[in-house]
Amino acid sequence: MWKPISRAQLPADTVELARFLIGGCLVRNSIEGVTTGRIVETEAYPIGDSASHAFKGPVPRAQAMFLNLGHAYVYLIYGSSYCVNVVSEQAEIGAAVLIRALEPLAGIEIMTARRRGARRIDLARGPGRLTAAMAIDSTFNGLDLCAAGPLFLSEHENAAATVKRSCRIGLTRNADARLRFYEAGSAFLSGPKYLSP
DNA sequence: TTGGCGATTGGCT
DNA sequence: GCCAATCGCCAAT
Repeated sequence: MWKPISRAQLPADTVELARFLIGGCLVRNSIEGVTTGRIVETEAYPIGDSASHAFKGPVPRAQAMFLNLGHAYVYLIYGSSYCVNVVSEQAEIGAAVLIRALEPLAGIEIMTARRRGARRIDLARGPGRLTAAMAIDSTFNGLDLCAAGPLFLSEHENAAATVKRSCRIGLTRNADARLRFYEAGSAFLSGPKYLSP
């Protein structure tokens, strides 16, 4: 029913991949059932970006960023929230795209239970919220997202009509770079409204 | 060993 | 809109 995307379809460039992923689909196959979401917001962390965890080289935490295109980089932030990224360059380079928000599609009830009854609009609006809704944690770090398994990217079902860009959210270093991408008009975006006109 | 800080969230004003 | 919670990581001691 849901088919993993082939690696050859993914642009091997961080900024291009961040734009490409808008409108794509993330699929989570768990013991509780299948949950899926349409990607509506991403951020690029390209080569040489001082805000990237890969900026200082392959330190232990960021090692998964140095895997090949299409693998997962998952880390814990602020002690409580996981963030999931798609590795965006060839092996040993070190760059990724953060998935910041999903439009919930299948398995709404499962996601609602995981998110303690949050409204549908808030289920996967924000990087930590979407990992909670999809039950993604550090055990997924390094997983190939282009292969059938518990978590993968699938073919686009509804292409985004209009993709816009803004500066990224929550950063101190390199905070002015306009490396956030979002689907214009989506009701499922995170961050302050003025960043999503 | 220790202290400060983070690609955030949720609750309260 | 503001702010505390929370804990792994890393740089400095």
